[in-house]
Amino acid sequence: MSVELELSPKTKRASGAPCCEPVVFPDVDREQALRLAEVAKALGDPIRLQLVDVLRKHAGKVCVCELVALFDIAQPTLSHHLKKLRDAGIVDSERRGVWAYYYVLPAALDELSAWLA
Amino acid sequence: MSVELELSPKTKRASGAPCCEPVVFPDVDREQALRLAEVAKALGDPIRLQLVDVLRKHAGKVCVCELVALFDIAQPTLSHHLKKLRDAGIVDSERRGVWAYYYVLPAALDELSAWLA
DNA sequence: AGATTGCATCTACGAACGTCGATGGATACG
DNA sequence: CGTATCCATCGACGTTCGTAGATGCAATCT
Repeated sequence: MSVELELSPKTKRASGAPCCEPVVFPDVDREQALRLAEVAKALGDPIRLQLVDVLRKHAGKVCVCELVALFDIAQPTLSHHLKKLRDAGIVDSERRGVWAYYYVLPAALDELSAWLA
Repeated sequence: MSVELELSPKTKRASGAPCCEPVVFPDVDREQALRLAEVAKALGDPIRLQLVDVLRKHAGKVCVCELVALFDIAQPTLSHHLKKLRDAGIVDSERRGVWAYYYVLPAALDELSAWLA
């Protein structure tokens, strides 16, 4: 009732006490935020983080059958986690006969690392 | 039928074709994985990641009323995200009168950064 | 050829998440 | 005082996530 309609929400500060500098920062690479959050989200599970850790420490490629032995979760669950990591661009896989070998794609982790640095 | 029952699942490899080196890596700091995943999970949302980005670029402390203006989400939702970041130990807050000011606690991000490096 | 093994996909379901509106407490202003 | 503002919490809703079992396919061994 009887409100000043012309004022934008931003200027409608408390009657006479500014809380801080008028503006903080306009934006923060909205596009990159989506990408970084996707990678961070993929790392946001202890098992996936350990998976990445194992794969990173093994510069080479690691067979899924070995990973299954390390974590006490069912094989389909492990496959699901690996798919999450693959979708996030953190790892990739390669089939050699019966076995699938996974390895780290450094680009995604590097981007996150650069943002954190 | 006539299967060797004494063998543990690990040693029951396919009859004569090893998939890779016998063992990958025993463990990976199980405790630290939980901590790192918690931080990564908190960063696994574009809004929270941008929030952290804004707070980091502002070495000082930022009022919530300014943050509300930057992102077009409702104020309770923003408060919810800030709580997530606080619970993960990424940020902390301080009340000054009516306003709440948020700032980054570098330790959590540093730990994640160190692991990625 | 038949059996076995390794892996991915599909389905299912309980748990957790993201968002919002409404409420309430604390502080500052008139 | 009374009122307005700022912020956190609560309740509710729909969506997504994490896990497991079942199924299916490909490749290897006997």
